[in-house]
Amino acid sequence: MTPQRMMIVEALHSAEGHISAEEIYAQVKARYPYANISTVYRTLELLKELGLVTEIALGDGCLRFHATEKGHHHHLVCQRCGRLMDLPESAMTSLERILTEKYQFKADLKHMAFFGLCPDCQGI
Amino acid sequence: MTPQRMMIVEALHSAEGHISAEEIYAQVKARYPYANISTVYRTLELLKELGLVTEIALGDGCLRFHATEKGHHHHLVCQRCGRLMDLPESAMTSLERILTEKYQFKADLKHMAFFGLCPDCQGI
DNA sequence: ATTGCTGCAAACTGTTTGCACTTGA
DNA sequence: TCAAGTGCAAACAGTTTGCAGCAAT
Repeated sequence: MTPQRMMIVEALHSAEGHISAEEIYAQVKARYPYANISTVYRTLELLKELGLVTEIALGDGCLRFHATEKGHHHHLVCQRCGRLMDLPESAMTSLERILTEKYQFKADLKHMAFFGLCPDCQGI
Repeated sequence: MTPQRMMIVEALHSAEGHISAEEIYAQVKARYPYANISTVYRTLELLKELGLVTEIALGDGCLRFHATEKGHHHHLVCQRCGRLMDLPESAMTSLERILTEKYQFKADLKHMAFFGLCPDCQGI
């Protein structure tokens, strides 16, 4: 556990929501200008393997990361206004059951994003 | 409707399943060597806007495309062996209802991919 | 001494863009 | 004569890799 890694982990925890590699890099670099983005990527890779972070694509062209221990949840992404809504894990249990029972597929539904229209944008 | 566009549309239809831009390009180029990949991307962009193709990320690092009129369905992607299973639209109706009723979110569930373990890989 | 981590630069992949040229209305 | 579509090359973003130096076992 080097100082760089510590700063990366802190960035992951300080962010409410999801943070991109670039954003982590910016935060770390603000404190330690020599920091390098490849270290960020390498550390994220490591944390992923250890199961300490999950990654998700929220449709903005880059992967975003989230500390596992901050809890699982899913996302509703509004394709019109960009609003991000949270969806508790419980909303997925019925789908999970269907996949298991009817398709014998053990889905990894830790961190999903669904795209569509939020309540405010449906009328427009 | 130029010959290039025609070949791109044909490639989309000839592919069972989902085809990437590179794969379309390869097919078109085999018939017409001057073809260019930017034309492929521009045509796909156009077809997307017209609602004639949908795109999906199947986790292999590139977007894949699918002719809308070939029907909607979803995918189960095995993270271990790579197997791709199809999931009929009907499997998603319960989730769709939950999102609508409890979250007032109108999800665009045209073309989803779920990652996990296929029946064969669960025991391992 | 060896192993692992870092910084740096350079590569890579998938995708997009600017531009000049052609075509067909 | 004008708008749209193409090929080409170059740019771009996000990510990965090779390598040399450094740090801590």
